[in-house]
Amino acid sequence: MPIDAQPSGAETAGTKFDRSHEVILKAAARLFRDKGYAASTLRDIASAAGMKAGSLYYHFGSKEEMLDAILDQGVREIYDGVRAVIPDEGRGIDYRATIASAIHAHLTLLLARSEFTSANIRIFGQLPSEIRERHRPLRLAYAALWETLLSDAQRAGQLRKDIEIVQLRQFLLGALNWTVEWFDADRHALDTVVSRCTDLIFHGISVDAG
Amino acid sequence: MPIDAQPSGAETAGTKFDRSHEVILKAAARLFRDKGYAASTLRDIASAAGMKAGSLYYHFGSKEEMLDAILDQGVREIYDGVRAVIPDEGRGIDYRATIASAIHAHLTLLLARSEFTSANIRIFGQLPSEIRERHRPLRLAYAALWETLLSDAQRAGQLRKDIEIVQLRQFLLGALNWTVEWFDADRHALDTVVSRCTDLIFHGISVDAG
DNA sequence: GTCTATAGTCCGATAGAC
DNA sequence: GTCTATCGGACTATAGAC
Repeated sequence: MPIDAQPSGAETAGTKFDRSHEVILKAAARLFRDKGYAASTLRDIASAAGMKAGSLYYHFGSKEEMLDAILDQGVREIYDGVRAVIPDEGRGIDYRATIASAIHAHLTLLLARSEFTSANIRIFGQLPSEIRERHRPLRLAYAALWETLLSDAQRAGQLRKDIEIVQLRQFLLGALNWTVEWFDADRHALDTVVSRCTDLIFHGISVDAG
Repeated sequence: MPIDAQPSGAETAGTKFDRSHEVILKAAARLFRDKGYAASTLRDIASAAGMKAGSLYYHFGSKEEMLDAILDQGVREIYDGVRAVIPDEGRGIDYRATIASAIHAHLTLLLARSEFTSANIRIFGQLPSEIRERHRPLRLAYAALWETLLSDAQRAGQLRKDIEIVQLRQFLLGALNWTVEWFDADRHALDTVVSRCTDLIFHGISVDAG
C-alpha cells in the first residue's frame, strides 16, 4: 500500500491559492505543535500566516479541516521518508544498516524537515477520540512498516530473537519520538543526536554491551 | 535538597474541605492528562468531581492555580519515588541494580500510581512558557537526580564510559516517558513493560549485545 | 483572495442564595 | 461547602464589501 505525499521541501505550484494554502497550513502546524490544538486560535494562525482570521475560511472549511490535513500529511511524509530507505525484498540485506537509516530518516523528518510530522506526533494523543479514530489507519500503516522491518531483521538473525516485535517497535519509536520534546536546532546538531540515539538503541547503556 | 510530597496512596485528612480538594485535583489531573490543559473546561472538571463549576472556586482561585498544584505534586511524587530507591553514598553500591530500581520507580509512578506525574509529563511541553518557567527548577532537580545517579554509575565503571550524561538522561527518560502514550493498564501488565524496557535500555536491540 | 463586522456559543470567573 | 445565575470576554464561523 504505497502512501504518496508531497515532500515538504518541494515548493508548491505558483497560484496564489496554493501558496496561501501552504503558508496557512505550515503556520497552523507550528502552532499546533508548540501550544496544542485547542490552545491555538484561528486568530493566532491567521496572524502567523500574515492574514486575518476570516480569510482562512476561503481556504479551509473549519479549524478541524486544517487539523485533518496536517495530521494526514504528517504521517505521509514520515512514512514515505522511512519507506524510501528500506530496500526491496532480497537476500543479503544489511538489516542493521537499514534500521540505522530508518532511525535517521524518522528523526530527520521529526526534528528538522517536517512541521507536519512533529505536530502530528506531539499532539495526537490529546486530540478528541473521534479525530484520533479517523487517523488511526494511517498511523497503523506506519507502525506496520517498522514492524515488518524489525521482524525481517529478526528472522535474518540481525536482531535479538528474544524481543517481542510490537513492544520493540513501541519502545524504539517512543525513544525517538520523545526527542521532539527537547531537541533545539539552535543548540543541538541533528547528526550528533541521531548517531547517539542509534548507538543507544543498538547497544544500550551497559558496559558489557559494546 | 529534599523534596517532600504527600504520597499519592495515602488518603488525606478527614475534613470535607480536604476530601473535596483532593477529588477535584485528581479529576483535573486526569482530564489535563487525557485532553490537555486548554481543552479541559472547569465544567468538565467539576462534573468529574461530582459538583458544579462555580463550586470549584471555593477550593481554588483559578484554573491555573489547579494546574500549578498538579504540576508541582507530579514532580514531587516521582522525585521522592525515585530518590527512595537510591542508596546513600557508599562504596560497593550496585549501580546497575539501582538504575533498574529507579526505572521501575519512574515507570510505576508514571503509569500506575500518580495521575499528577502522568499529567505533568504529558502536558508540560505544550503549556504557555510563563507557566513552564515557574516549574522548571523542580523539573531540573529531578533531572539532576538522574544525572548524579548515572554519572556515579559511570565513574564506578558500571556504565559505558563513552556516553555523555546529559544526552543519556534525555534518551533514557524519554524512552520511559513515551510509554505513557500507549500503556493501557487493562491490556498490559506493568511489570512486563518495566522489565522489557529495562532490558532494552541496558542491552539494546543488537544480537551481540546480550 | 482578503478584508471588516458580527452572530452565536462557550469559556473562566464572580455574586449571592441556601 | 455547594448551589444557581450570570457577566464579560474570546472563540469559531458566517456574511458581505472590496
